[in-house]
Amino acid sequence: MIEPPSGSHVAANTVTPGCCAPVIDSALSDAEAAQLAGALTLLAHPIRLRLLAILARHGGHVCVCDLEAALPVKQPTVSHHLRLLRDGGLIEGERRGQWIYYAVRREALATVRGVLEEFWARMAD
Amino acid sequence: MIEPPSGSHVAANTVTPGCCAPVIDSALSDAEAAQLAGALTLLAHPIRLRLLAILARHGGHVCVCDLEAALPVKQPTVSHHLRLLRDGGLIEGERRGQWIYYAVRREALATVRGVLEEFWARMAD
DNA sequence: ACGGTATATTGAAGACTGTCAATATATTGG
DNA sequence: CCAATATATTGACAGTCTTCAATATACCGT
Repeated sequence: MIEPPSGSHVAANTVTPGCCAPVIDSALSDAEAAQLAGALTLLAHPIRLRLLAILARHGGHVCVCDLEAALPVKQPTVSHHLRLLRDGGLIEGERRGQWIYYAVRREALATVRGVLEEFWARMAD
Repeated sequence: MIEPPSGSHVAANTVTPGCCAPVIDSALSDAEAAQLAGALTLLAHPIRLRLLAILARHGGHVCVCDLEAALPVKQPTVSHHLRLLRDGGLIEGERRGQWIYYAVRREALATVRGVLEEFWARMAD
């Protein structure tokens, strides 16, 4: 007879068949998972990905009207996503006269990338 | 006098000041952005990240009751997230008797990682 | 076949997200 | 100051996501 899995609903003193054994340490803490999920959530939108790609490619010299022209959404939507990215620390904006120029914060991107790399590494165990 | 940005709302024949010039090629196609955003959306949840981490660490020998025991959500919620991950091709399940054992599909994970790497690379231009 | 255990599915409720029109705020040139 | 342009914010609406209790389905041992 095989043992029940440790997560089994069978009462501890019950004699039953079973499937496996591991008492699972959840391998990624609550806080780590939340942090990574937050970073991924910020990236996980096509408009935001395209904003980042455009800003990265045109280092520091793109105003909102150009972004609006390059993307299939209206100006308030562009501003909305820019705000999310800025609140998340991934970009920054600088006013120059009438216009506001956005740029990627490369060190923040590198941090996100690093957290992700650590995740992949942990998956390789 | 400086030129208006290409995305400016100023009528083409209007004489105005301006900010910049780039006619923006959106740097990441609609389809590429959608694909990457989809993959990231699947990853972007703490429970799903922890499920993947647990499955990766216990290669191929974890049943749902163990997952439920290791995570702060109820069984239907675990099943729901497992379903999303399976529909996305990231994991697979095999029934063995009473239990269903899940495992990570490492080649699918590698694909996601590859798409992400390509994104980071494109950000480095 | 039956009772018990494992997992999936359904359906409902609430929270969250993305989009845009309308509006507000800031800046500039005249 | 005024008119025009750039960007942000507000508020509303629709759609999606997350969770869970209840229920359905599958398998096992007796």
